[in-house]
Amino acid sequence: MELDSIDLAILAALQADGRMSNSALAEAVGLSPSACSRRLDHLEKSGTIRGYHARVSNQALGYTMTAIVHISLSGQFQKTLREFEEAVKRCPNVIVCYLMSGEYDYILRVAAKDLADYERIHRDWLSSLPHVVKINSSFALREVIDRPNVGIDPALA
Amino acid sequence: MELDSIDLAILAALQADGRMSNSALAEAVGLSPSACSRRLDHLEKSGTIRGYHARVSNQALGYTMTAIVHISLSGQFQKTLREFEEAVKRCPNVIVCYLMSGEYDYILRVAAKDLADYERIHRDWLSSLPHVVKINSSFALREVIDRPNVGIDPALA
DNA sequence: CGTGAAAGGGTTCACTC
DNA sequence: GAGTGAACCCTTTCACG
Repeated sequence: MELDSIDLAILAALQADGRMSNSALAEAVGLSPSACSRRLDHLEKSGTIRGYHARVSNQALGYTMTAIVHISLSGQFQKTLREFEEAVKRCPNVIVCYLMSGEYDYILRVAAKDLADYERIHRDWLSSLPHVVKINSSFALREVIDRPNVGIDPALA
Repeated sequence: MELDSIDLAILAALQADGRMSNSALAEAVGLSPSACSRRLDHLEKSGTIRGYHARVSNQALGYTMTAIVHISLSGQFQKTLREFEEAVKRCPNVIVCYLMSGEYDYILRVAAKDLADYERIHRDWLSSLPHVVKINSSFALREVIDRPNVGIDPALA
C-alpha cells in the first residue's frame, strides 16, 4: 500500500499513543475527524496497522528474566523446520523467534520469572523441542532499548 | 503492585485489544464501568501498563530486513558501557538492545530496508559506535513468533 | 464495588465541494 | 478524497448506598 505523509503521521501518532481518539488524531494530523477515520480504516484493513496493544510491564507480572536462546537443528529440511516451529509456538514463554541465517538456525527471546523458572522452561520446552541438537542460552543483564516498533522518520511525516 | 485476577483479566484484554473502550473492558472482566476505570487508572499510574501502541507492519514501511547483531566492547567499565549505550540509542534502526552475560556484551535487533540500507547502518552506526571491538551480524530469514508481550496465564485471570 | 445521572465528547452517517 | 453538521452512542466522573 502507498503511504503519503498524512498516513505516516497517523501511524507515528498511534505508535506513540495507541489509545488516542479519532478526533484527537484528526487534529494532530490536520484532518477532519471523518477523513481521518476513513484513512485509519484503510490502514487497519490493509494490514499496515497490525493491531493495538497495551504494553504490560514484564516486571509487574513477575517476569524479571530475559534469556536469548540460540538453537541449532539436525538439518534444515522443510519438515524439520515445520515441526520445530509448531512446537515452539506452543511455549508461552517464547516471546520472539526468528529463523536465521548463519551459525544457528533459530534465535529466541524467552521470558522467565527467575532462574528456577528458566530451568523448567529449558527442560520442559526448549531441550525437548523436536530436532534440536544444540542450545545456547545467554541472559540479559539489562534492557537498554526496547521499542515497540521501528520508528517513523519525522522528516517524512 | 499486587495484581488480583481481575487486574490480570484487564491486562490480558488490553494486550489483545489496546483500543478497547472502558465500557467494553468492564463488560469483558465483569465489572461496572466506573470500577473498571478506577482499576485501569491504578494500573497505568503504577507503571504496570507502560503504554498503548499501534503495531505497524514493518513490511508496509519498507523495513523488510531484520538483523541480529552481537557486539563486544573493549572492556566492561561503567564509562565504556555508558558511552556505548548513549550512542546506540541514537540509532533509529536499533529496535532492541540488551546488555548480556556471556560471549558478547550486547545483542541488538536492527531493522533495515534492504541490504544496502543495512550496509549503511553497519558502516555509519554500528561499527562506529565507541569501544566496539567485535561485531557479528546475522539475518532473519523468517519471523516465526513476534508477540507484543509475555502472555498472561488464562488460568490466573 | 455498584448504581445512576449529568456533562462532555466521540463516532458515523449522508451530503456537498 | 476532504469538510460539515447532526444524530446517536459512549465515556468519564461524581455522590451515594
